[in-house]
Amino acid sequence: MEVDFYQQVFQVVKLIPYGKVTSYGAIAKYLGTARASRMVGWALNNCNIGGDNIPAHRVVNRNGILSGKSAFKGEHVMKDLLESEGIEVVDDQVKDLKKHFWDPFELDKELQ
DNA sequence: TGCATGACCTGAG
DNA sequence: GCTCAGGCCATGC
Repeated sequence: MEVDFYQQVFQVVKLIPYGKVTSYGAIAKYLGTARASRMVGWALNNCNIGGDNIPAHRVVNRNGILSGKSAFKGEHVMKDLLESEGIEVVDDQVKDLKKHFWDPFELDKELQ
């Protein structure tokens, strides 16, 4: 197994702008493995445990739900981090997901 | 080697 | 418009 996949995931997550969030599917799609969106979650889970500075709190599922909050030290940590970035979180869910959503492909657009 | 599970997504009813 | 079931890939036992 190439760890490149994980590195790619970490890279994309690190590139998420301040105050923005994205979804596992978007990242998976960006990496060319749209059907392996579950692996993105695994990668983030491992990276979070690893202790790397990955803003995994900016990654939510399609509905904007903080499905990975349990991977953090505390239930409130993820919510706290998001709120500190100006993102409203209600009931473990990002409010106005459309407003704060960030697509990795936008990065390519900017680069091009 | 094989089965079961997971921070999900998409399509059909 | 919402709910249910299937599928995808990698990892662990």
